[in-house]
Amino acid sequence: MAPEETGFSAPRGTRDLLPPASSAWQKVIRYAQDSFSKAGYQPVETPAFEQTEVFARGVGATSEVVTKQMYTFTDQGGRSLTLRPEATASVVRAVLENNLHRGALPVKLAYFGWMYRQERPQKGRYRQFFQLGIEALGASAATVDAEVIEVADRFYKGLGLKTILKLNSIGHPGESCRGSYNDALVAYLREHEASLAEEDRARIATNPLRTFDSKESSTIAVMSEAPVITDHLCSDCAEHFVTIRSALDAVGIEYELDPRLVRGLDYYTRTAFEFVAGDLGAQNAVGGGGRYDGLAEVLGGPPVPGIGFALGLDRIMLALGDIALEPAVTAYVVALGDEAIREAFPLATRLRRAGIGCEFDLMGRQMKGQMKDAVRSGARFAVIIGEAELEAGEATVKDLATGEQERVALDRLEEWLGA
RNA sequence: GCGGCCGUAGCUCAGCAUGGUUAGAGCACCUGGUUGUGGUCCAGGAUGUCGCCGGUUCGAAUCCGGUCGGUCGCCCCA
Repeated sequence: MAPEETGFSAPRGTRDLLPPASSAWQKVIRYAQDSFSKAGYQPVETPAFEQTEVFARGVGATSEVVTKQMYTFTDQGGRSLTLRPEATASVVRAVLENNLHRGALPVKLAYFGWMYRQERPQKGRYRQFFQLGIEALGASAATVDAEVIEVADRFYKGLGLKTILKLNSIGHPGESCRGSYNDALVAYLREHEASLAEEDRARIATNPLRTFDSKESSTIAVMSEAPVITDHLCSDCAEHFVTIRSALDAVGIEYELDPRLVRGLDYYTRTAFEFVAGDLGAQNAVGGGGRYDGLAEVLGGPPVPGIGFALGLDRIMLALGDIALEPAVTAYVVALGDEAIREAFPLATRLRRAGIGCEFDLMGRQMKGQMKDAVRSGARFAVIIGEAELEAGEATVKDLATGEQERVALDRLEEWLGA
């Protein structure tokens, strides 16, 4: 930590994004917008905060996110508001509020924004973090599930990220499906209760599916023989799952079936998936999603099926490492002598107005310093103007990559540099 | 929320076990060598409240306590 002269520092779990990392972020975000829109997912912006109830119900009142991690405050009107800990509940609320589900279906939206959770900060885990994702509402066809996974898969592949796709179906809540599985799982866990780790025994009653996530070796041993959800799916859910898999097979997207991939809350249905990358330690999940056919009703709306995908940009950037950036400017005006120095700003402006990125010295440097600054700027060309050049109505244009230079008429600079 | 490790220049770090004159290195930055040519080289220069607060001591970057922050694991998740 640098000693701050002001005594202020960014709050815990937040940070400043500075050049060049900030440019790398923007590049990836633009790429995401582009690759999402290629499948017809259009941007939606929802507020950074919502009525607390939106998340309490939309994320799950018993979830750790809601019970421990939300930034909740009371505004001057006495309303309880919460900084969004994720986007799906907000997007579904916005769709219902604006009646998008009564228009053309499916509603396909993409979001990009900061989310807030009060967790213990760690590498790749911040209290303000940037998430982007897509949501498709109003369609229950398995093809939509495949499409959402395809969008995510294409995003990762386009970035050159090696990921593993883990896929599961958790059926739908109901006796013919997840209900019977739950009964079978609980029965199995009771039978092996003595072999389970202490903390996992409590989960039998509260959230049996979560025992699959346990890191305790004794529990893991027990769970390897446990019944799996995919053996208990009803025929509709089973068929839905098969259809997704054949759709993914048809486009060559590889996946690993992972019966332990679960979602605890009732409105999560059928498809659950996760993308995992290596070398990120404990924070190795780089994105995930699933179907939430029950969410719209939980938020007080009519039944509207939905599926989405979200990823955390912080972890993506970690996994990517340094990425190559295009130089911001093409040209750098090097000015020598009072008259030329006065001309530098007008000339740079002229080039910028012509669409040519351009910088010039703002620190009163001598020529050597200006040349160094030209290199620093990333410009390909130094446009040198001195007494001799101005007298001739020309500039000396030096290619900083090759060292070659030539005289170019001032009024032809745009043409020369633009080519 | 729990446990381990760490916190010295803009960056990466040495110094700390055995406290002691002006706290160091590399990179980056600035100036000069080259009265108008960068990326190499040479010479020189600027920059630190040694995270913060308190304690022990004649004396603390160094020992002790607290605190803030980071990091790794757990939890949870993206």
